[in-house]
Amino acid sequence: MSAQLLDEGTAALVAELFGALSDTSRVRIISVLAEGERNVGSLAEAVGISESAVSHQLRGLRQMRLVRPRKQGRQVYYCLDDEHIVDLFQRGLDHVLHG
Amino acid sequence: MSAQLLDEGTAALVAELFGALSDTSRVRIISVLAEGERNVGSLAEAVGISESAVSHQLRGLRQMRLVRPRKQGRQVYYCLDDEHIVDLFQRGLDHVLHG
DNA sequence: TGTATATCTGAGCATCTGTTCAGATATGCA
DNA sequence: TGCATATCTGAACAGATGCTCAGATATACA
Repeated sequence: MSAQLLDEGTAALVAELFGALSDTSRVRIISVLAEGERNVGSLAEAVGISESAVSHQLRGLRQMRLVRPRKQGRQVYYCLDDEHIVDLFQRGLDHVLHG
Repeated sequence: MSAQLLDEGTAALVAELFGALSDTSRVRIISVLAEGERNVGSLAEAVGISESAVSHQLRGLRQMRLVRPRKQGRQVYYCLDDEHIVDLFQRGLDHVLHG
């Protein structure tokens, strides 16, 4: 146990972290990446939104260092780059599914 | 391990859950409640926003059953009502503070 | 009863957010 | 080189979100 009133800055960082998982499209993107690497077009098709929308979302996740790009020819493959985010995602999913 | 592409509905629920922790004021409210029960006015003073703003936020958290109210006279004391949310919050905070 | 205090509520607002659209950039291949 | 494909980017727009404000409700107490 710890915590106490968080200062504005720390609270903002925590909020930003959870914000990464607070959108349906991003959650679906992350759920796919949890299985393994995927390129942008493949993500768009899986999630059912445009490649542009996926690209915009990936930029945000990239800037937070939650995903990492790997360029191969014309394609860019993304994978999850943060164990903790996977853990948070999994726990959130468990919470929704059971209990 | 598990996960795979989440369906729209499940992903929306996961997003909603994390959304509860995606705002600076709510994170600060939860950080205070993690220490124990507090009434609305006390929360407002601690977090530094109006009582009305706190009340609005608490309504959302209440509807998600993340906090629980206890009425005592004119005051309403709130406490966290979901172990998992405390766990998620704590893990998010750890992630921000170290690593 | 009447007044003060604690909380809640809905409307209005400014801001943030996610998407689309058009077009730029970069790579592969004929 | 030229063209097709994959991804990225910025502007614009619609919808969501968090706050304020005014006022409603509920309880305590003189």
